[in-house]
Amino acid sequence: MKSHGGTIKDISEFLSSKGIKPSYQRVKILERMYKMKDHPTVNDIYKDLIDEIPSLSKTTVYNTLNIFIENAIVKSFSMDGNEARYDILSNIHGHFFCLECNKIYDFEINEPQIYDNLLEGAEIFESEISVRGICKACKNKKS
Amino acid sequence: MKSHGGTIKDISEFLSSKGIKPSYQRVKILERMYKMKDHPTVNDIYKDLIDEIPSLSKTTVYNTLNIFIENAIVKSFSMDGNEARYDILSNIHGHFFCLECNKIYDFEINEPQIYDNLLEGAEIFESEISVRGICKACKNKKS
DNA sequence: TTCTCTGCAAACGCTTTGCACGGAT
DNA sequence: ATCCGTGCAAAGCGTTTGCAGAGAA
Repeated sequence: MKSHGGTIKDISEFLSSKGIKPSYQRVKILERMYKMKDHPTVNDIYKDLIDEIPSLSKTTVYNTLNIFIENAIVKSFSMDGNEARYDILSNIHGHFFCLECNKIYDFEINEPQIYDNLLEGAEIFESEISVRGICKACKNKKS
Repeated sequence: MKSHGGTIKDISEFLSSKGIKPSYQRVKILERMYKMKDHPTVNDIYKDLIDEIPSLSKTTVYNTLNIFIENAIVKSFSMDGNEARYDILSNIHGHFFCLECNKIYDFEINEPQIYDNLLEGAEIFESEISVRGICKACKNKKS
């Protein structure tokens, strides 16, 4: 996020600027997403916040994430057709899923214009590039 | 598919060569996938075959597709986190989903080595590139 | 008060599992 | 007789919906 520093106050103002009322739950969920730059599932977020917000329900996590998606703050994707994962909208990058350690790595795409030739005339709203395999670290460990 | 012509006999032999018993259901499901090169859901396949195979159950469609996936004949992907879609494994291509007409178009990726710089040292098993937007035809219609 | 957010419980839709029947070898 | 594919019914699981109570303005 370029427009704020990541404090509670910053995030609250950021949400307000988007027309989203900065409730405690919403701020905490977004704060968590900025802090840990993983690609959490709803359950990940729920587990990370339930100690701090004992009354939290998964419904609220779902609702909040859907609001964030509608307002182009986060995007959702799926690595395996299973649960959805959520990612802060930022520069174009792909997701690499390591089948060995189950981690998801971001990788940069240095040619954002890769689609230009392929889909000329079309209007592109969003894209998702995901790759599955074995990451460098795991590969070295095995050999 | 390079190795056969698409007749029932061809498909049966193809399945046998993979160690998969070419039952009527399996052959018909695979035949349908080669004939219509769309990106069907389980339900699409079921509806297309239920007249010809009145006893067909969705469970069998699921089972069969999973066998095909295990044997690297088809792959599954998801356009919207909803139902899974299935695609015959072929050359690398991306999927473009038009939000206007809801069609899915394939597009070629003329740089299969696009990942080389990005993920060097990693071993890539499979990848999926999906793009959402408005296709050329729909865009022209609107303007 | 009024409006919106929250969160429980239930519904929903896709997919998998358990299991028994039936066909093939 | 044995093995395996099929398909019904039920379970499973992630997600959404209905709704009532709580909280903010």
